[in-house]
Amino acid sequence: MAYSIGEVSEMLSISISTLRYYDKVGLLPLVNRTEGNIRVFNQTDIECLKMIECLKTTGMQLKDIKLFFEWCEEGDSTIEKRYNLFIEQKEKTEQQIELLKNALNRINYKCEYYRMAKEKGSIPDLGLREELSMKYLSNENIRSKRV
Amino acid sequence: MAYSIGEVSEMLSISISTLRYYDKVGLLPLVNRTEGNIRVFNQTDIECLKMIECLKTTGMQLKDIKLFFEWCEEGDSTIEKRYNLFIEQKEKTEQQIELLKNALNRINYKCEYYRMAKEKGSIPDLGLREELSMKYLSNENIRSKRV
DNA sequence: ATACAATATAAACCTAACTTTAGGTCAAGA
DNA sequence: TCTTGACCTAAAGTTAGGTTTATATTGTAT
Repeated sequence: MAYSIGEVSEMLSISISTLRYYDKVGLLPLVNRTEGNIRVFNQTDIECLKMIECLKTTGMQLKDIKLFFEWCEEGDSTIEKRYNLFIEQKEKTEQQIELLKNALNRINYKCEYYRMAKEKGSIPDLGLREELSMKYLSNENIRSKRV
Repeated sequence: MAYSIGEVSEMLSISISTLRYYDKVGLLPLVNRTEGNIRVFNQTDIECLKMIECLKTTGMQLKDIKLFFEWCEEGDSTIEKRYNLFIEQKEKTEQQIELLKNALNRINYKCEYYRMAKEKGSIPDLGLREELSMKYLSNENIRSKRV
């Protein structure tokens, strides 16, 4: 299958200018062109783009993604490097998920905090420190206030 | 408790210049100063910074974090806004965790792929498309290759 | 008293990852 | 043929979130 840049943009929700930018910086070295110089994307290019999206999600920089693709083209001598890259990225991603889960806990706490405040129509007057900290809802504080 | 900017930087692993930058853009409106104009951080400032770190982790921009702090100071009239903010951020964060988990799946796949390649000393010659896609390891392909 | 480490400011600089702009080319339907 | 929408490039501009630099002041140990 062959796709125009506009079709790829639609399919993967990546803007046309971003696709051209990726091509320019060398992230899509395999993209074919028509005689009239129009880009023609094939399934391999699509897979490249999906991999770029995947690695970008985990925080990898474009220059490092490019390096990985270069390693792929260098052949078997870079297998170890590629293995290490993914092991490292796996650990980073797991850490990132943990960070996000912790943040989500705090955010859930605030959701509950403000849900209660909405019900009562006011924030308990304990000052900004208490409002920002996680102390308020979690201990006997809340029970005594509820009376 | 009172802390110098250097102590806070150590405690929270935020660089001194970043702390000054946060202060400059109005994220720390409550920081006291000595007579000699030296910043003195208290527990409330620390809680602010922890909240900034939390929200930043979930991808919120500094200008929106600032807005939230301004709402806090405006009082009860902004409770609903603050509630909605956190509900929205909760959803965004949950989506982000899902994205990361999907990416982690792909990455785990590549770890296994390259672990096997390391063992054999070579990448099966199926071309870049197969190497990048998730097809290779997951189906009977691998069983037939293993024989 | 003096030296030196920590702090202060303002302003310039930096980086990644795009996006926009300007000026052109290509391709398909009427 | 003409028009129109999709495509092309190069180069400049943008944005967020800092960092660096230059210069000055503060505060503490000897």
